[in-house]
Amino acid sequence: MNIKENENLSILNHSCAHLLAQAVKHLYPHAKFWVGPVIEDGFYYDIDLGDDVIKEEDLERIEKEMKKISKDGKRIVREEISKEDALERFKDDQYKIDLISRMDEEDTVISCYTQGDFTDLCRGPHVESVKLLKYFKLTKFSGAYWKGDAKNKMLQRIYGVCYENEEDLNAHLVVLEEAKQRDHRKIGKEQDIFMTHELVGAGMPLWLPNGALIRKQLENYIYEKERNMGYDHVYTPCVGTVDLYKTSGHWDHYKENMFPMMKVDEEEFVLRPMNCPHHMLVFKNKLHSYRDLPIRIGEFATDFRYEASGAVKGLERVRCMCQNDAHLFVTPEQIKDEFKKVVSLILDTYNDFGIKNYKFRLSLRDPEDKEKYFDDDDMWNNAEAKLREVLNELNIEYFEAVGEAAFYGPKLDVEVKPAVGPEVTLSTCQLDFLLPRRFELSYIDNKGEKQVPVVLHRAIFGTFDRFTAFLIEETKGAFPVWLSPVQVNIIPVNSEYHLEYASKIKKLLLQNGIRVELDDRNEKLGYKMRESQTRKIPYSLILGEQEKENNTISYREYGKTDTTTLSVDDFVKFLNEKIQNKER
RNA sequence: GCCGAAAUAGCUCAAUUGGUAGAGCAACUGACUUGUAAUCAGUAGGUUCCGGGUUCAAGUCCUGGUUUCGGCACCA
Repeated sequence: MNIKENENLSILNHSCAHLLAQAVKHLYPHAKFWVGPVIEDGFYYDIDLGDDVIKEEDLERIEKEMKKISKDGKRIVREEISKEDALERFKDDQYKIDLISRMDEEDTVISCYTQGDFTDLCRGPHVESVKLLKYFKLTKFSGAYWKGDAKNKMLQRIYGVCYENEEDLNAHLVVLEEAKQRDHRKIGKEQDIFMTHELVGAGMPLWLPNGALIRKQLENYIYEKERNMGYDHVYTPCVGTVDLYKTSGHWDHYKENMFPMMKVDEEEFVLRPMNCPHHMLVFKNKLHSYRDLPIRIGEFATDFRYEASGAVKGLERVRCMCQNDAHLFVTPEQIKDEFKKVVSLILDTYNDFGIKNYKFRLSLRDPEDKEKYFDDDDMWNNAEAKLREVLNELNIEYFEAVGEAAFYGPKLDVEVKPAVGPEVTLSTCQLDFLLPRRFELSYIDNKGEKQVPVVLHRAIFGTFDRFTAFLIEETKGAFPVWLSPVQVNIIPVNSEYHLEYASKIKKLLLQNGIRVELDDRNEKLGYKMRESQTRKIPYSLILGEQEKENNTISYREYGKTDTTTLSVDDFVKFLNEKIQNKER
């Protein structure tokens, strides 16, 4: 349930934010309040506690105080005062003054809400009485920069949720708990997909054999798709000179987020944070005719970014990643067509993986931000208009985000929600008129004149790292058989008598390219079946006397309890079909 | 990077005011020879994240660092 979009719940949560503020005021009389908005998942309040900070125990104390106030049952009363009166009333509160003075000119009247001994500036509406705020919970707390700007003071933020009844509140808490269960960091550990080690460093995951198998499938999948769409793949080095990045412009924008420069003799190198410059030079290696375009250069490229220590997270946000990258060099006339092909590749891929919960985001520049975005209004307007046209022609639903563009151009991003934490970008397709100019790229047009190509940067999986993280959470670790590290687990009924037949079947499956294990330990069938299920192996094979005699196998699909018996040949056929069709 | 918290056996977690580091699972050995989610018994397993300090005594207190977690900021 999205609280923000449900009007009643939204009012309830907003009122609860005030209740929180009142309780905090009781316990911390010097507290000053910034804003307490409703969010998708409840509400929060940003509070200046001076030198005090919120700790775990404080949350309980505050919650207790809230319950007490709620029990007292004071009415919540709205009052409207003039801007002048408001400025006078809150004259000792810099935060309220800030809020009041930033209000629109037309807002001559300011509304306040009072509940007992507590008054807060607010548009409302609110519930009638604090008595109605009974089923709430404070969920987390943290520091938060005033006005979201890291240069400003850090305030204390407290998060909470409020519902109309206990069942809804509990249901919400269960949802949060379930989300934790499918966190890719938890499943990644349980299923030996990846590990980290403090000696390797933060944000540097090590892909274990199971993870490597999954990733290999992803690589094969997208490689084949790209080959079929006319991409050419290259390998380029993971380092570049500082001059390379000065040429592209990345050095000026991102040097703080690159691993520090390495000086060897008189040359300066960096670990590469992205591959665009290398691919520009690949294009430049040859003289191109307009007849050659589009030229599509792809690479599974390892990049290094010095992500902030507080930002690294599992496989989702790392300092060493592998992009499923490509740069498409096109004529201006080809932009729309190529862009459409990329979008359809994204849709096609998501369909194959059964990904449904995503949003397209059209990321635009912030025209005010002259520092980040290079100054060429015509180019930006043209580029942004092109992307809108494409999206409208494809009839694709999207939302626009100002200030999210790359410094060289606008982009279309695909946003997904991880089990825990804020939304992240998976796929991206970016339009770029700038880098080709900076690298002085050209092709010969039909009049024999040099023209500058346009570049589309695109990544379908984004990075293999993040896509795998997302896939783990989508599947809860129960991968479709074509991706599963182990596809078939053979369990002989008697690990002595049936071992020979089981080994024969294993060999046969191996010959058919099936990833198969044989559990020949001296354990009970039930024990092995339990493990097979907890490991979420797609097919568990039971081989005993009956199977041996009839040259059959009996399989149990993950998550089901029934068993199907097939001839060995039929099973191989059945399995290959599932794998071929990427059945889920 | 900022605010807060945490780190104990391969994994999940215990350990009173500072006073002998334990359990379950996994591993190993043996018995059992099993028809669909845990057979029984035994064995082994630890510089308590790393450094420094306080103390007769530190997993526990102080201090510096590393990593992880919840947020904020950042995200080419």
